[in-house]
Amino acid sequence: MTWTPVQLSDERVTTRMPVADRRTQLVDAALEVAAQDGIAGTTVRRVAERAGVALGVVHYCFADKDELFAALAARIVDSLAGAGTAGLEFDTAPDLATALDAAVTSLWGTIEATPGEQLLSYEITTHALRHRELRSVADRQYAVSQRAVEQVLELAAAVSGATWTMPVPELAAETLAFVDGVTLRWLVDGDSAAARGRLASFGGYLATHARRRRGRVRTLAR
Amino acid sequence: MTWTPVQLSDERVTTRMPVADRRTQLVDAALEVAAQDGIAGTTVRRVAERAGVALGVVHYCFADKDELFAALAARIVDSLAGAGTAGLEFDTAPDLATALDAAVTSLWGTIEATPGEQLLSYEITTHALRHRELRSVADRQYAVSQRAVEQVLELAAAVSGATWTMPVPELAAETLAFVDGVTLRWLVDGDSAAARGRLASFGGYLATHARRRRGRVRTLAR
DNA sequence: GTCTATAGTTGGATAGAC
DNA sequence: GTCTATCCAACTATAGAC
Repeated sequence: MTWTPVQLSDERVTTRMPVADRRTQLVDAALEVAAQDGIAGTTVRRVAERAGVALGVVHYCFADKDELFAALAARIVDSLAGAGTAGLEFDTAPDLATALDAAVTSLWGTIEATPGEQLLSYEITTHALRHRELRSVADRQYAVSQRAVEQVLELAAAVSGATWTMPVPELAAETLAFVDGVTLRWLVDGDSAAARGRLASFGGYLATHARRRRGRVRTLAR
Repeated sequence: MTWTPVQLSDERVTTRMPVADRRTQLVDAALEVAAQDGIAGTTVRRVAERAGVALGVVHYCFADKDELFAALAARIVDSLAGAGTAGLEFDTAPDLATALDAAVTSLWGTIEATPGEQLLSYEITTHALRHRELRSVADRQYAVSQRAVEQVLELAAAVSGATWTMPVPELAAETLAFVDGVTLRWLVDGDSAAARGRLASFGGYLATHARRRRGRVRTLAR
């Protein structure tokens, strides 16, 4: 799918390339640099270096640094959305608590495996908040995450024969806020057990806003 | 308390000043710049400009930019602690829900009035996470906030004749996470009503981890 | 001890070569 | 249409003046 550059014996890839392919290659490189060194460390120069191209090539593909950043932000949001809906492999569960626990385990696994990306995600948000022209980036970030959490909540209820007694969007918003806060603190203190415990505890809260549905548990076809 | 510089007819303040006073003046200026333009926009130059001193003066007072940032971070944490414990003016309440509601109202008032500082706080955290030498800054940030939330929870229980049925530190950690997440989202969508509602909803969750204490409600002497 | 003038480094952008 | 060589601005840091 993605165009793979020909790595020559030397560091520099000398191949000429259509601009669209270059763009995705550069965003790939930008993502690597950003996850490792943060937004502040993501300079046009370092992205060019990482991609193995000359500095000016980046400016040929993107009007300016802001445009590169916007593309990077879009990429991150998309990959976040992918990670969110993935790992919902179950299609039945004895009760809501079990379903929520499975969802939490899956979610936390993803988070714990990608601290750099998580941190980067917060940086993208704050960066977008400081630059008016990137306002839509932060909006989209939350829109995508919100939708993902809603889907998880709906699925968890469906496979465990429960219904939510509070509007799912509001429930999802609160869940998202809690997960965000727990993740940020985990990035600081590194206490995975505590984070996991907090998420489980919040699952208990969610359960207080659900009740068992009448009739047999419905199995979802995927 | 704080030394007040003599503003001359020209922009520049030409007064000589002991280095300790200069330091606090410069941190004041740095805080203003940072709350307005963010960490990335807080350059040594802009701080010097804002303070009305020459560029080199900053480097005379602080070994390098990192030292200035560390001082700035310390200042923010301290002011956070002050804002946290302030606004706990009540010393009795009919029940826990009322006490928590008062605390939430006070807290949210502070947050809503200082969006720049809130955003800056997140930036400080992520910045500290990217620079090993600032690790203690993020730690202290959470230590102070954690303690403040614990005090609020303890006070709310005390004045309303309730006891917590879960360890207060853990309860405080979950509260802090939730508030952090709600605040960050509010910075993005600006929906104060939604944020306020979410905090109130979380108050309901907290109440499920408390029970009424035997005996009459104790009134705290301050 | 306090501040000014200046050096040196890094990074974003562009004119023009191929 | 794609890339290279170069320019210019902004920033941090320091040597030395007062």
